[in-house]
Amino acid sequence: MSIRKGRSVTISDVAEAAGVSRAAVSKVLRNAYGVSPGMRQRVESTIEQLGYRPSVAARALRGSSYRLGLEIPYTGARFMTQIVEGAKRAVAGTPYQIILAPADGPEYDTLESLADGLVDGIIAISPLVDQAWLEDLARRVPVVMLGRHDTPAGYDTVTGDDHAGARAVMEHLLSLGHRRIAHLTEPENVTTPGSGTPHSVRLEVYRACMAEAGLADHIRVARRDVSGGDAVAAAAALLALPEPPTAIFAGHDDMAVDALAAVGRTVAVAGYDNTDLAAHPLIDLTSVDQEGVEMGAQAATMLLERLQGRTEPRHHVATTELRIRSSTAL
Amino acid sequence: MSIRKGRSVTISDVAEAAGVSRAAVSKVLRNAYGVSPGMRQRVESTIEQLGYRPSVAARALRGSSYRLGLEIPYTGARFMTQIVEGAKRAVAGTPYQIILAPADGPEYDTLESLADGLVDGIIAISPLVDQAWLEDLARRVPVVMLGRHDTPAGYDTVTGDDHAGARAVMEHLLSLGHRRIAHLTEPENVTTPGSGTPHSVRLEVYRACMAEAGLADHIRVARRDVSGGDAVAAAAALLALPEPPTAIFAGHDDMAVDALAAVGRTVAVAGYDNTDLAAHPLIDLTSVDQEGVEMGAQAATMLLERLQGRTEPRHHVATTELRIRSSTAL
DNA sequence: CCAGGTTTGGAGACCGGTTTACAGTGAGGG
DNA sequence: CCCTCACTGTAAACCGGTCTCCAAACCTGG
Repeated sequence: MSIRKGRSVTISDVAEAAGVSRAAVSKVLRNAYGVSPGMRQRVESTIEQLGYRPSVAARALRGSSYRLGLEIPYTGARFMTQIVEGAKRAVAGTPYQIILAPADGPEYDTLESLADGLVDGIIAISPLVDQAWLEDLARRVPVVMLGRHDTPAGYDTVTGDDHAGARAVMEHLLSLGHRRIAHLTEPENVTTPGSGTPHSVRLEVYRACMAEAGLADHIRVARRDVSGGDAVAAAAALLALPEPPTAIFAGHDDMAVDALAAVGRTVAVAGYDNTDLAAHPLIDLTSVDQEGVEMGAQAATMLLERLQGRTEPRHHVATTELRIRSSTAL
Repeated sequence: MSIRKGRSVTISDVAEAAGVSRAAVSKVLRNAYGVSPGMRQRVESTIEQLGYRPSVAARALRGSSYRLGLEIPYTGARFMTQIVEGAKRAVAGTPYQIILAPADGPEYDTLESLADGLVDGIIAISPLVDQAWLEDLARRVPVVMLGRHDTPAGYDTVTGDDHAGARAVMEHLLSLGHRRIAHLTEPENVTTPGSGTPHSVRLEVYRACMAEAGLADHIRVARRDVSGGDAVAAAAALLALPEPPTAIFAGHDDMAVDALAAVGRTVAVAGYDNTDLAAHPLIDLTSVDQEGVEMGAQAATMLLERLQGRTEPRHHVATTELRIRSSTAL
């Protein structure tokens, strides 16, 4: 509607056009106290007429940017679409928006750069960063971490019940009569015992279940390639063993799908996360659902609570449910 | 390294600690002219010591935020991972970073909100927004549009050769002897003839190829559900026709995968975009590769050029190549 | 030794909002 | 009729940077 020719409309333009002060316009914008209905009316129509939109940068400098940052560990991680979906749903109807930050390198950098005044709060999946470092970060900007099994004081966490989920997979495979069950997981640094990452827990549960079943000798752990990110080769290597496994428990669906690419329907394969792909008839992957959408929504909601003043930490654990499909029915 | 207890370190803190002016620190930060080696050294070590990081908000207000915004039409669009990958690659080594903005509602809103001073440039897939509106937007912030077949003066475009790509699919299917070939595409509003959207072009080419082959009577167009976003039902409906198609040309891989879910291996299915999923042995989908990674990289590079002063528009067309797989080999 | 040019560093305006402190105004109570 | 107080709206500081002068110091050659 406006006839701007390059520069955009500022709050001063609106104030001038409406014949009021900048402060008045700001009050109207923020629904702040001390505005008469008459002025509100006048200012709002002026805003409409001029097509004014407040600058996020200027707002962020003093108040808030009304943006929540969501860190994405790697492009193409399918589990993230559930998280994003949930987060979007949770902020719908609020003035907040979700922006996504792909981690192009070390997670520290991505988180720092999000914290550099760009967003009012951060949701992140960063199992590897140091807890003390995160507590420090959380002192500057509210933080919700996904999938961390620590219980920090400074930030909130949303986690799946990895113990129950992994155990459900193992019990399912064992009940089917499998004895040579292998585990396909992330590189070493993500599964350090006791580190509290989801994959370290799933690995421990795998080991424990095998031992409990008297199958300690059959424990086989294969790992995704560090650089490429592909688990196909690792799965293929399992098949080449003298006594190849009859079932593979993959740490998440992306690796499970890679495993299917390598072993086809010759070996039972189970995944984790119940991504949309798992339900596809041609994939039809047994997988653990951990309410990804709900987790995303919870995380965003917690962030909003923090922004409204909550200071005591909250820690939410999502329940898991095993979805049995044909990939384990051989 | 620093012992901050809430507020973060500002440029004033650095200036004071180093015993220089704020302007001096700013110069060092931006590698600006007029800094002696001695001062640079002193300031840099102070920055290091204090763990100072410039506020993006403050920077954006005056200069640039060093962030490029990438609009994502809908969460889970697999083609986007290629675009993001390419864009990330293109900005690697520059001070710029990519942030992703999921379009939670109308694309106008998402684009506006990106333009609200958050980013220095915008990459977007928004086939539906008005060209004049985009030209206006581009007057305020550099814009690169993906997949638009218009030739605007104000913004750059990166497009695939949809004519060649769609024709390659049709020739392939026809050469296999298929006569009842259906087209599975997006809802009406995205395929308006002459609108220049990729899907309108693919649809037109489909129609033209069918007519050329004397198969005008066999033209069948099915459309994805507007709300749900699922193409499974639409594909299933095709199978229920009195004379069901023997081949389906889907507008993109996501719909092709949906089609496979509905029709299994009973009908030949071809897709578009050659997403990572298409190459999976269990999917093994014939698809058109249009150099998605390259497109993303081109788009980001163009944006960087704009930020360095280029004003004349550029329009890049990616070449396409048909990847034939077993989904069309029945 | 001096005029003129080149570095070097700083003062201060500025970006576009938010927020605090305060002045003016009108109504209600004693 | 005066005083108090709630209500409106404004002036101005502020957020944390960038950028445009400008002054001082430092050559350099004649």
